[in-house]
Amino acid sequence: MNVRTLCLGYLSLREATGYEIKKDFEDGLFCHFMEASYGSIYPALNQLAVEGLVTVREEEQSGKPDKKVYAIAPMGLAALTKALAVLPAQDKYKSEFLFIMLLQHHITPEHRIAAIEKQLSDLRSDLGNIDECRLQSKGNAASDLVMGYGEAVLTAGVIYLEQKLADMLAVNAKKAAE
Amino acid sequence: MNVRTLCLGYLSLREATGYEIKKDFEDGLFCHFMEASYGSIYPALNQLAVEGLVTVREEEQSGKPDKKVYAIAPMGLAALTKALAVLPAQDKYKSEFLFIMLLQHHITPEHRIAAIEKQLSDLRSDLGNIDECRLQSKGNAASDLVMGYGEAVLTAGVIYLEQKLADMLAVNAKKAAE
DNA sequence: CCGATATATATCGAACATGAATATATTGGA
DNA sequence: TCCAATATATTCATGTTCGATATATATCGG
Repeated sequence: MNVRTLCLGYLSLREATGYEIKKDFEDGLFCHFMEASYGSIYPALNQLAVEGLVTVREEEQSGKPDKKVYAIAPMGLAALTKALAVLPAQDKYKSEFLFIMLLQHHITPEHRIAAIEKQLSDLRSDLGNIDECRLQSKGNAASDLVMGYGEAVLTAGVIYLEQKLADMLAVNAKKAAE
Repeated sequence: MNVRTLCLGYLSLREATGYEIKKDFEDGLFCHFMEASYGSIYPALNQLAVEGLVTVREEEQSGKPDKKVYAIAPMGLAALTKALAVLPAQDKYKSEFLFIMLLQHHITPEHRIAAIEKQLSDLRSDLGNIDECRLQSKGNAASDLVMGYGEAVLTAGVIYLEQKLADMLAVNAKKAAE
């Protein structure tokens, strides 16, 4: 699944600028399971426009740079439908956090704690984003499933780490008391 | 965190060939949270060798291609330690499955079910890999944390999807009965 | 009220990563 | 017997990220 398809998928929900698409990959409905950089989104949108899968409308704005609003075209919808009609590839998950934890004998105990706290805060921030989406969404089955899945796995991570952190701090306290 | 650092980290645990590193990113301890392709691993190892962060030993094998066994060098250990002494960047998670589910109105109900089953089977396969690692590992705190975290989040995903799937099938059965 | 920072928008290019093809030799299964 | 899989390394086109660049307003702290 490439960025072109991501953009098509996004635009099938609402029309948007490249900037808005990127923002929603950071904060919105997509935040916990998709990412793409400006450097891939803008060229993808340009290409899609050239190929006639999306339409562009340039809007002048006072006080802000002009913007290009993209909307999906019928050919784009067809291409999207085709792209979705495959079994999903396996999820890709890369965690620098788990990498550091696996090699934790190379770092200080304080750093270990700090890394766990950072991870917890990242997980909670994603959970917060999902919560906000919940409030704004009109509760359709599709977004409910996606948000529910995100909540389930993120919450499991939070609970696991809170427990581990408590254990570590208890051990530290005991050592300090001796 | 780039592939060079990943390789250094792996080699700090055991010496290995590029092929073995890739395999372990697929099946082993790292399987549920790291990936890298041959096209990035081999060049990274070459570069690390040139820079003196790892050593290479070429071994002839009967019946198999020769192999190059890489081992971490003191300079490599220092570089690794430095690379680990930062707060971890946020996890990167990309899920084609959730993308398809979010746009599920473009696909058939059968495809929806098939996609969920595929996802469940992928999650269970990762859980199986972790289980095997558990059996083989000598139970140190670091790998326990990493495997425990993986189990927690993967299991949460499985439970959530099993429930959703059951709900869907129940609804279908009801419709069929009418 | 001034300066720094944030927001909103788009582009570019170097560096990095993926995925698939290529090469080769053995073993195991149909 | 022949095909597939395993074990190993390389290459390269294509795709992606990350940071820099550009620009104009709004906002916030001092």
